[in-house]
Amino acid sequence: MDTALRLLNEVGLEGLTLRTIARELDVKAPALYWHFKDKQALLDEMATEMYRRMVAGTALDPDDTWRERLLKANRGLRAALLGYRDGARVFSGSRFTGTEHAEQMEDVLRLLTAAGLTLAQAARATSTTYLYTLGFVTEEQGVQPLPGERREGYDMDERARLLADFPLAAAAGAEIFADYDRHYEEGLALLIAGIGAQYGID
Amino acid sequence: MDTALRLLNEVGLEGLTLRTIARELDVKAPALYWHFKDKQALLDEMATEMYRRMVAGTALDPDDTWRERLLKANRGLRAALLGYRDGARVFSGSRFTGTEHAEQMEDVLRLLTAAGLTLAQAARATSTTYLYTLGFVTEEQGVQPLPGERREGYDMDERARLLADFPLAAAAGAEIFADYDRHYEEGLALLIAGIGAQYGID
DNA sequence: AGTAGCACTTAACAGCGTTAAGGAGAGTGC
DNA sequence: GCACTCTCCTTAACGCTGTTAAGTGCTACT
Repeated sequence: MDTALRLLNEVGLEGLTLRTIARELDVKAPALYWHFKDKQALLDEMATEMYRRMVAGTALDPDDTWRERLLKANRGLRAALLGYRDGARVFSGSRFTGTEHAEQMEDVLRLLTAAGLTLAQAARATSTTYLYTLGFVTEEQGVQPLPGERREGYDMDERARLLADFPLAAAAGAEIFADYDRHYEEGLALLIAGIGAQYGID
Repeated sequence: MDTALRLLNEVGLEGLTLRTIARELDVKAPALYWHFKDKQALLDEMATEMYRRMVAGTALDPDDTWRERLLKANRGLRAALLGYRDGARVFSGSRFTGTEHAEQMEDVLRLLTAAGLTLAQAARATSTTYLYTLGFVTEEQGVQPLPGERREGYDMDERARLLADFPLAAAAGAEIFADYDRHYEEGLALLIAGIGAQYGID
């Protein structure tokens, strides 16, 4: 897992072949089949390990308000996904192998229901923020594989030229394809404001 | 494009090989390279065509309120993505080839700014709802490739057994992995409520 | 009649995930 | 001390993938 995750950051999801991983481990590719049923099982395990490291790296306070908790949990998730090239795609294409993820979820749901939400509302709130975060980072990593790098084909000047006939869309694009940190926060704030308003809690 | 999109629904993104498409067209695989630079260019064109059909299939009223417009546009997007197996993954892994998509975007932005939002706010509102919808459908299609079908490995009974120690998470899961239509609407409503509240418009 | 360009074929390449068969080495039971 | 079992790996191969190179008819124009 350690080798696979390190390699993921170097070569990306597309370059992450069984032969590459095996070579890094001084082993031949079929040897991996002793440890994993197939490549998907390996990716599942990678996603689970990413999640484990995320939980370990996110400090959660039991006295968080529901707003604080949703903010922290989702920021933590985004940070974890951004820590790996194609992190969001690996994540959303895989399933967790254990039940550890349920632990944090249980905790969040307990906190949200204690704050006055019904279970259904709490589930909707966590799920919606989760899906937003995942969608956001997926797009973000499509443009910016690792913080600092930029994928080719996203030339903003050319985009501006092409969209000359659509001034609002052109200006909005400049807005959208830059400063991801701030824009993520704004979107998340919208969602949390919506939860408060719609479910009548603060 | 027509053949490729039809085939996508039959065999899924994984089964959509150049040889399959070529066979369906009574042609050999390398012939496709006369028309497309590479497979990604073909996928980009497929995504663009999906978008075109979406626009054609979504009735937009110029007198929509901003809430109606955001609802319609995102429902239309979800419906379009659900119309193709792995639609969301094709979509988020590709880039539009033309500038047609800017037209609808321009329209939405004009409507939102006319309703009292700044351009930055309008961009944030559209982008956040878009990313939510994309994230939602990506997960939805991971469980349910086409409406009616269900991917294997999502046995709710077994899930309930595994999560016996986490009653809230178990109950929330039953909530989350079913009735996608309703849950999508609820999440979208949360977001739109948040936009109204945060930006002080109705 | 000759030339240019279009749309295609055949052949091949390296690389992919995966399977089958077998082998070295440690540990256990008699 | 020998046989057996289990673990972890290797070698060889399979069918498949996207992609390139080279060549082949066909149409249209000069």
